[in-house]
This record gives sequence, C-alpha cells and structure tokens, in this order.
Amino acid sequence: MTGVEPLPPPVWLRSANKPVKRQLSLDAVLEAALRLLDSGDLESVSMRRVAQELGTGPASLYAYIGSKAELDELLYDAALAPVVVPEPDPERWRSQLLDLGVDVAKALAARPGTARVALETVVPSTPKALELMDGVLGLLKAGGIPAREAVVFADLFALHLTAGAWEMTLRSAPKQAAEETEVRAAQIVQYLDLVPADRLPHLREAFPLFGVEDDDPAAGLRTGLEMLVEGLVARQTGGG
Amino acid sequence: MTGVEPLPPPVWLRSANKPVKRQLSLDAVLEAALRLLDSGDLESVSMRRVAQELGTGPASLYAYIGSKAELDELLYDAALAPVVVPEPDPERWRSQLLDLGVDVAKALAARPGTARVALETVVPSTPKALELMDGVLGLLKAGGIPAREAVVFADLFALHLTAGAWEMTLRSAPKQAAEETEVRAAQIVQYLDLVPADRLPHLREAFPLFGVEDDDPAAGLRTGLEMLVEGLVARQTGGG
DNA sequence: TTGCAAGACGAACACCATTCGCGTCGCGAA
DNA sequence: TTCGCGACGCGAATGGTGTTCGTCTTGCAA
Repeated sequence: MTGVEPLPPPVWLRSANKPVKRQLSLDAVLEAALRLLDSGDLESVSMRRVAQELGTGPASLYAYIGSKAELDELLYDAALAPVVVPEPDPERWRSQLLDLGVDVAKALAARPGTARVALETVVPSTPKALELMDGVLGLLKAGGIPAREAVVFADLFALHLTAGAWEMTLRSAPKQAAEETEVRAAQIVQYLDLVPADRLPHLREAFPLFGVEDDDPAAGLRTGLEMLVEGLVARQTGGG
Repeated sequence: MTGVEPLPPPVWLRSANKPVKRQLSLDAVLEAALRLLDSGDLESVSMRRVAQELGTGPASLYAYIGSKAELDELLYDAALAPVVVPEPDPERWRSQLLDLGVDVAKALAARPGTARVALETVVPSTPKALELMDGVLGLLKAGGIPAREAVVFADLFALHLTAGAWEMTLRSAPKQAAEETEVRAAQIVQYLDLVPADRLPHLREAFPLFGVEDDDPAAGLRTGLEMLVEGLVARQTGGG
C-alpha cells in the first residue's frame, strides 16, 4: 500500500495535526454514552469520558446536548426502550400491571444508574416514560378504576417501581455492593450487641429474617406492587 | 467590657496569628454541617464549606469523620431525630403505622436531601433508623402480622416512605423546583400536541388531573402507605 | 470566489472529595 | 522543670466533575 498512498500533507498546516473528524452527531454521542453505561454504571458516564470515547474534548458535546442532565435523561429513555406495553385485557389487568411494573424495574436495573435519573428528575417526561404512563393508565381504565384514583395510583406505582429498581441496582451491583451489604449487616449485629439488651426487641427478633429470598431481587418489588394494587382495589370496593 | 479584658498576646508569637483553634470536635463538625443543611440542602454541604464554616481547611475534618458519606449518614440520623415511636396499640396499629410513616417522611423532607442519603445507602443502619425499624416491626406485631411477612413489609414500607420523602423534598424545594415542575408540565403538553392525536389517549385524558391536591404534599404519600397496609392485611386474610 | 454560520475544541473556571506530609501544640514521663 | 512524642491542624496538591469562552476551521450558499 505504502507506495500508492498520497504523500502526507505538510506538517505546518493546522489541518495536518487535527484531521477534522466530522463524525459527531447526537446518535454518536448517545451511542458512546450507552457503551460506557453498559461497561459500568451511570457514574462512569461523564462528559469527559464520552468525549474521550469520541476522540474529542468535552466542549464538543454541547453542540448536541444541553447539559449532562439531558444526556442522563436520554440514557434513561434508552433504558426504558425494550419494555413493551401490553394490550389491556379486563380479565387480567392486575397481573398485566404487575408484569409491566416488574419489566420496567428490570429494564432500569439492567442499565445501572438510570433508575436514579428518574428519582432525581422532578417529573420524568421522556417519550418512553410517557408511553409507559399511558399504558398504566390504560390498564387501570380496563380495571374500572376511576380516572381520579387512577392518576394518584399511577404516580405511586411509578414511584414505588422506580425506588425498587434503584434498590435492585444497588443490590445487584457486581461485587462492591454485595460485600457492602455484608459489612453493614455485621455492623448492625455488632451494634445490637452494644445496645442494652432490652432495647430494639423486635429488630433483634426479626433481624435474621432480613435478606432472605434475595436470590430473586425482583420478588420483593413484585410483592410491593401486589400490595399496592391490592390496596387500590380494596379501597375501591370498600368505599371512600 | 473593653477595659477589663486582658491585653492581646504579642504579635510576634505564632500563636497570636493562628490562635490555635482547638475547638474542633465531632459535634462542632456536625453542628456546622447542620447549619449549612438548614440554610440550603444537602448539595450545599460540602467538606470545603463545612471546613470554611469552622474557619479551617477540609483536611481537618477527616480527624473526626471518615468520609463525606459518613457525614451524610450523620445528617440523615439527625434529620430522623425528632420522630417519636408510638407505644403499639392493637386497636389502632394501622393508623399508628401510617402516622409514623408520614412523620418520618416529613422529618426527612424538612432537611432537604437527607432522604437521598437513605436511597443511596445500601441498607441505612444509623441508630435512629434502627429504632424506627424496630418501632415499625413492633406495630406490625401488635397487628398480628407474622414475623416473616412483617420483615418483607417493613422493608417495602421504608422504601416507599423514603422515596415519598425524596419526592416531597423535590416538590417543596423553595423556588427552583416549583417552576421546574411547571416547565416540565408545559413541555409535556407541547409534546402531546406534537404526537399523533391517536397516541397516548389515556394520558391525554388524565393529564389535567395530575398535580391536583398538591397543596398537601404528604397526602399522596399517606395514600400510598394506606394502600400498602391495606394490601398487607388483604393478603393476610385472603391467604397465600 | 467569497463570506459566513455552524461545528469542533483547547483551555480555563469553579467546584468536588480525598491524601500527603509538615508544623505545632499539649501532655506525660523523666 | 524540661524534654520528647504522639495526636491534632491544616496548606497544598491530586485527580476528578460539569460547564463556558473564544478561537479556529470548514463546508456551503450566494
């Protein structure tokens, strides 16, 4: 090859040193960010690193996104992408709702840190988030829940689910958090030994039961969502 | 007063210029941090600022606390301090539980940012947090909930409550977040206009109902906790 | 061919938590 | 009373963060 290639441009030209990579775009930025996210967590997605991934400086990114928070929301939306909203079936709306909730939480937990974005944003309003909210409202309507109640519930549902996803993220973090949890548990035991024996009696009794069933981190979340739905229908039939 | 005060020490002594402020202590650090927290939020509590508040550099603080995270937990514990655990009354355990939950959330929301500490910690284990957990377990026992269920529920209860407190924190933030919310709402309306009219039908219909009853930010939280408790007892009587 | 808007981006700003290592002080031992 | 030592205090530096300014460059429209 070497023979036929054109000679390199003169070194004193500015363009020789900076080969002018016009390959940036919103998609390229998002793609690079997702690459970083998947090989770590949201913490490892910084402007600098994304820029480095693209072979440029952080300032270049601001042509396509307004702020880091904006990029975070894009990642959040991307994390939500694989979730599909089911067609409401009045016979099965409750299990559909639970499945949807668990799916969302799993999707968020699969991209570590994205759940946190939802917690930090006052009201998450990315396209996919809105689509999912619409889906939840649709299922509630299929279940005969009045619109007024449905709105309140949908809000709570999303909140609980997001918090659950965040907790799943913490617990399923590869190594660090696992031993963190153990250290904490040990500290609590130690603390309980320190405290007068007649204090915290219920905690003493129940403590060994904590952390059971942690083989499936989504199980606890599902239970919580079940309780929420159960409470919703109880409140409907009861009266108030 | 001026007359009786002792004359200042000679200026050429080193101790005159640096009066050797051996006034640092864990309490002093915590106090300064709380002062900053109360005149802002957790974001405004940085090592540098706490140190500045004490007239020193950030390095000095590390004699008393191991890390910023540790200080955060101290603040979290301090925020929880005013909450009192009620004596369980088998007649009223449900309302007691709800009141306790709302109290905790209000206490956390009163020190903006502390709820976030609980969300970020794998398992919050400060003394007050353990005391509250013990209280919750006590109420559940008074309600006749089996220990196994009680543990799962207490976890969910705490999670929901913390998330709710965080949301309250966001919404009740003095100025910034309030208009943030409005901006978001406007953006969503705008987005709904942009999207084909047959998409997101339920959201379109229900959107005006969102944000109603925001005069009492704790109301939504209480509703959520009610549903959770309702679901718990329904699951008990039902069978599973 | 020329002019110009828009993209690219190096450098700098103002933060952040944390660590190193030196100076200084108070206190206990001699 | 004097000395020495250990613990505290803390200035300075390290390596991060998001964001902005001003300049350079380049492709395209006129």
